[in-house]
Amino acid sequence: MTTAQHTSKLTARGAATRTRIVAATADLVRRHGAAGTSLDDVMAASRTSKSQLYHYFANKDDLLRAAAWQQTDRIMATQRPELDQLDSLAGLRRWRDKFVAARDEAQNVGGCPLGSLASELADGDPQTRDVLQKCFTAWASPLRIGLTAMRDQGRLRSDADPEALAEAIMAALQGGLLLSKTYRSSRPLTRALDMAIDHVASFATAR
Amino acid sequence: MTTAQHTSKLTARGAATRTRIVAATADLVRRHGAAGTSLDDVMAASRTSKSQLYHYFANKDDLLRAAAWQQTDRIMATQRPELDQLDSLAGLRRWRDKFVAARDEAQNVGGCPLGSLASELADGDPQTRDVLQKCFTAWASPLRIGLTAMRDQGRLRSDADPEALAEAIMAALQGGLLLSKTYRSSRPLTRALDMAIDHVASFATAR
DNA sequence: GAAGAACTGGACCAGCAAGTCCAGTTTCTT
DNA sequence: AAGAAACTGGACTTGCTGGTCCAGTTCTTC
Repeated sequence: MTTAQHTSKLTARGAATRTRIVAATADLVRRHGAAGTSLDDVMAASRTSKSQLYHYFANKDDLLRAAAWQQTDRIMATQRPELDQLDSLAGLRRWRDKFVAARDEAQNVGGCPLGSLASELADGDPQTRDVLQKCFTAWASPLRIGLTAMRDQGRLRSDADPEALAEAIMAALQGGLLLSKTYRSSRPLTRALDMAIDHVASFATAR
Repeated sequence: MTTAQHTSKLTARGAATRTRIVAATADLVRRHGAAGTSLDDVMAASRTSKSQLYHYFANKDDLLRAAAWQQTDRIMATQRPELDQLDSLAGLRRWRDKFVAARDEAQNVGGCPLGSLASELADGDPQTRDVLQKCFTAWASPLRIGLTAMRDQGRLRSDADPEALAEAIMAALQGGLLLSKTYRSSRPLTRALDMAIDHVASFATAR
């Protein structure tokens, strides 16, 4: 999967090594950014050698793409229970609260791992941009699904566009994270998400 | 100003050289990011030498801070007429239209120069983070001023918080730019700004 | 016009980056 | 058991990076 180009089979050991590499890369990238993560760092953190890196990945970009997928998986897993209940304003607010609390716990250091990656790599090669698009879309998906449910159940007006709303929420989220990281305070993130949820609420039906 | 540490006087030639360096740096950083811009690149683009760079700036970080200021100035100058008329919903919409049009013209390549810089550097040294905070605050200032005017003139309800609204709009802007750059389409930016302006509109008084 | 400050040119350095190569080991297949 | 394929170790290359240094030029000031 990951990148094609890899037709060889993976033995159990090989799969474990590959996993270790991706996990280490994702972790390092989250903390130091893509440019700030060298292959030597990855080798050290995953206890592997250059040849192993190049055995499983075509080059650094390829490895970074795998790390982007991994980040997305991790995000989805972390937010899992909340992500499945975004079909009400209360659910959206619970999600926001959890998110903000997590950021505060991290003292608002480091923004969104996916956002940082996108900021750094989205202007690079198209293959990577394509992966980033898919990652964002995947992350926004639960949002879209929840909002669609709300509309179909008549709790949002029929002129509400779940697709557009989900994208706007994601934008508020990303921008909020960026400002929060810059100001080292969850205030901007909170304000951005509050705005986004209020915006959804403005489509709510009377009932 | 820029960084202190520079007590020496600038001759006309010196000032010109310094200006050339900062302009070249800002330009390169806008196109390739901070990590993607080497001092050699700056030297070539500004027709200067290493010693000149280090004569005017303490190190690369110092130079990047100067570039951040320059970016902010440039942004403000570019959006000037619109930025002074953010005291009505119509004014906000004109600003949004101009902004989106500019992004489309650039084919949504490269995001916000300030946003990219923040994403890369906000986790670095505190001095740089401080500059980035000030840059964002300066940029959001016209927004805050316009919204305050609207409220004071009774066109926004008195419970509208211009400070919070301005920050939320800025977040939507940054997030919208990030997604637009990733998707190579102005659609996310448009949706994010529409949401933000609708949010302001939700505080409008009947009149 | 001369001292001193501002400015400039570019050689040089040590460290680190991505990526290559090959020789060797382990595991799968038949 | 043996050949093939998967896997591993790490030395090595090439090029670039931020940063230092110093010798020389231009400008300002008195």
